[in-house]
Amino acid sequence: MARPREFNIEVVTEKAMNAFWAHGYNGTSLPDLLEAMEITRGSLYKAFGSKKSLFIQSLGLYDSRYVKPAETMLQDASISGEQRLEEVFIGAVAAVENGDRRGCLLCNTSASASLEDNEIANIVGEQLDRLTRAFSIALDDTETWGKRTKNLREAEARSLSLNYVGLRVMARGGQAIQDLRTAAQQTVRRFKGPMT
Amino acid sequence: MARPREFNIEVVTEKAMNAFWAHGYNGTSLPDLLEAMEITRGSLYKAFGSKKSLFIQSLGLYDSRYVKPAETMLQDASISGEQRLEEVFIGAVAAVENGDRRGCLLCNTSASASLEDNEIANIVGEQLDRLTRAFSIALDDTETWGKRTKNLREAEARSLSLNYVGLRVMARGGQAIQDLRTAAQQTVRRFKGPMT
DNA sequence: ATGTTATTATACTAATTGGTTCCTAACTAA
DNA sequence: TTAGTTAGGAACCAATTAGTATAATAACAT
Repeated sequence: MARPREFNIEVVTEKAMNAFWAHGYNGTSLPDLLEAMEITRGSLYKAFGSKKSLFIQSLGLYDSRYVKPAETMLQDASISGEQRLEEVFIGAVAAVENGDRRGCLLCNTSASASLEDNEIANIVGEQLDRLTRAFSIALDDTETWGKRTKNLREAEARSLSLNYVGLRVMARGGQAIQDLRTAAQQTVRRFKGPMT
Repeated sequence: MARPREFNIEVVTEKAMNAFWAHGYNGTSLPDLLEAMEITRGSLYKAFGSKKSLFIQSLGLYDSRYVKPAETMLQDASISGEQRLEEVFIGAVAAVENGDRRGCLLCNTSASASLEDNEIANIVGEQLDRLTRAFSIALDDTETWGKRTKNLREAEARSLSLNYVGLRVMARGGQAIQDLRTAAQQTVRRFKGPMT
């Protein structure tokens, strides 16, 4: 019973996610959100409760749209570990080539003031942790890192996460595309070529 | 003639810088600034003109307090290139060990909405570029990278910048100290040990 | 002493913030 | 058809935003 919602929750959440992605939590006002989502105040508050709750749901959508697929890909045994890892870093550069200078919502949030909220900090931290674990699994399937101790591999996985975050923040920061590509290739070289 | 300023411009700018560092540009309101700087509205606007102008001056102070000293250190020929580089990454971890989870003002700003302002973006970009150049100079004085082509060295310098940004963003993001140290050591290993 | 300027504190914008309320329209189930 | 429920939209809210203007006072050079 009752009148059905005229908008699709996921569709408008995606629009909110994109707005937060571009301008951050503090930088996206309620009118900004309403315009982006093409719904009215009343509908937003009825459906999402608050701006913060909408942001948290946006982070959840980002997870299922970007983080989880990346995790899955990094664990896909049908291609080599090297290739899986390379795809992540080349993909980040490709986003910039396609004109997307927003970086990564998680990385941006990690550097933002909204991280002072514990609930948000935990969500971001958890997603980044999962990414690190996926990096470790992919490393396990590489020639050079698969043979090493688990400790060393996890250390390198953390380093890869750090490289990923750095790459995406610098992409947002306006670095020249060829410089980003150069830096990404430098990261890739660490697991593709012979290594220490 | 005229009554002299009762506060020291640099002292209050530093207090503003610390506030911006902790909470970002959007996350630091004027009352926040007034409380941190311990001056009144009138004094702030007389001395700095606007919030944005105060932020830009804060970025300038950050430059002279943190970026330029790091550049100088990275070019100090009296110690080995390896040691200079190591100091930068170990130093970033040391900040966290001392309880400073604010990350790096430049890195935070790079990931923030305030970067949509071109003036701010240019300042941040310029400071990060100088850091990259300093990394390149230090690399020139290392065993493994000194012998290589300038192109390769500059590529690695960009990679080091990226590692630095990533490290500091992840520090802000609440990563465990030992994980940050592990990741930093992984970066250091690339120029300290034998390398590809 | 005089003129100048900086200080403080307070009051004031005008716009924007996130959030609520309320009425009406639209839908569903009985 | 009607009763119950919910969406939508607009008006409204109090608080906060950055920034301006005010006053009286205080410190300096001349």
